[in-house]
Amino acid sequence: MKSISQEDYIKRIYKMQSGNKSSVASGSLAIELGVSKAAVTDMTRKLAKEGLINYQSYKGSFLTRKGERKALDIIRRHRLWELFLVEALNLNWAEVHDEAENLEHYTSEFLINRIDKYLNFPEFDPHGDPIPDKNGKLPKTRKRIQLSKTKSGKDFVVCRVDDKNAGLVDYLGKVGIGIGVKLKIIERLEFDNSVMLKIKKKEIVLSEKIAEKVFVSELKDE
Amino acid sequence: MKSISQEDYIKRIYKMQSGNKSSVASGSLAIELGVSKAAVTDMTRKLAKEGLINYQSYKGSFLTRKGERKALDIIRRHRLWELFLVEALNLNWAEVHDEAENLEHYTSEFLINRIDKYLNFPEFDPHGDPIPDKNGKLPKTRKRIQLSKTKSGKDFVVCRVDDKNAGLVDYLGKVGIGIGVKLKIIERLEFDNSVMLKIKKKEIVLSEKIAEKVFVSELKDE
DNA sequence: TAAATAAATTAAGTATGCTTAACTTATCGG
DNA sequence: CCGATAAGTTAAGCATACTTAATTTATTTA
Repeated sequence: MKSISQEDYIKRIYKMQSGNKSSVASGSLAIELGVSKAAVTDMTRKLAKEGLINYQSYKGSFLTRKGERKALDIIRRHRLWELFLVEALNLNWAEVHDEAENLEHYTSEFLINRIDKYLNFPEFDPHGDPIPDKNGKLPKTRKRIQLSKTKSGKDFVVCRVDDKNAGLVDYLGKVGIGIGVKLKIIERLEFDNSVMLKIKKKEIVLSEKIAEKVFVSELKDE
Repeated sequence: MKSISQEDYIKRIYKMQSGNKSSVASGSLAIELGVSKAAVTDMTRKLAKEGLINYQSYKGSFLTRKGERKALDIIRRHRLWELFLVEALNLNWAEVHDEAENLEHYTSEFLINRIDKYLNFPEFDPHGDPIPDKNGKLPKTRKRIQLSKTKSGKDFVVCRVDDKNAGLVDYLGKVGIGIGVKLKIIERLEFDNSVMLKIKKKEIVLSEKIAEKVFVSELKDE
């Protein structure tokens, strides 16, 4: 019996884990999911019984390999749906998250694989978040640093945009910044910590607040 | 609070009504939905309380205007999703029904309108079933007769394919038959009641069994 | 180290949407 | 018009996924 709630728990645990690697406290899970702690106790016991998480009273939970596999599957659905809605229907990135949040639970293996194929098996979405493949494998990623912490004169590639709340991806798109775009740091302005950079001969200044949200990896010519 | 079960009941009642216009018996609803009669009694009472159906003990149910509006909305979602999956992802008609059955419940007004726009506001799906518009209005339809009951020599347009179980639409597509296609009846063969017809200079024979499933309306040159 | 406090669990209860079994209505045939 | 039968309803119960309130466990700090 498939359960949407279970999928939401699993996904949340995965995301909270991958932050600091340790086990996830029931209390913070409750807050993230917007339910009571009692509900979490209930559900974590069920998930443990199904072998999706390890859970001990008063100790918190973390995913088993089986649970992680499941989490990756849900994330795959989510990111492919997002990308598909943007590509096929021209929705904005800001509009797409909530739709995917629903659709991800009701998409057959068959359908999501067709969407994957339509998109030509993408490895990253426009936030730079990796998309697990149909076997739950994540693409390799390089070391990433915030644009606000780069050194002048070096070349970088944009590889992630942290866009939890706003429609930042849509905004950056307008100034020419997207995943895979190459850029050179000209300088960091002492005054307000903003960053001046060059993209295809064009010079752009980004505020510190935005530069913090853009992650890049160093471009070494091989 | 939105309920998927409720939506399924409403949709089913709509479809059973539109057949013979009268009220729908609890027993047959139960069979169609694959639940117990007791479950139907329960749910119909709830639907009545919400003003979606008229229901009296031992008398059956029929939709109120509010319920009908809701039914049309769900059918709209279903048919647009089907069409979209076929058009955008190249799925076959046989593959598409079950997916739409899930997705229809989890699609925002916003998204379904974008899908509608993508498809250029279609009035009929490839079965010839009408697609309600965003105000719940159905497109006008002409009188339809089965291809197996047409008279020789006359011209017709295909306007519906009854394809409850199989992938008939996909099959007919291969021989050149689809919604809106014009054809002339050459003759009905006494032998097996098959129908010989002409589509764009090409002659085709359809078995009685298939001809029964294809609905056409007479083509009068105006 | 023991008391205070924070975190988690248990207990009891709710709503939804089902089930089966027993009972009630309605209707149809003789 | 009355009894058999079919159709529908009631009653009790189950699973899921929650809630609040009371209680227990763990941790911190004085």
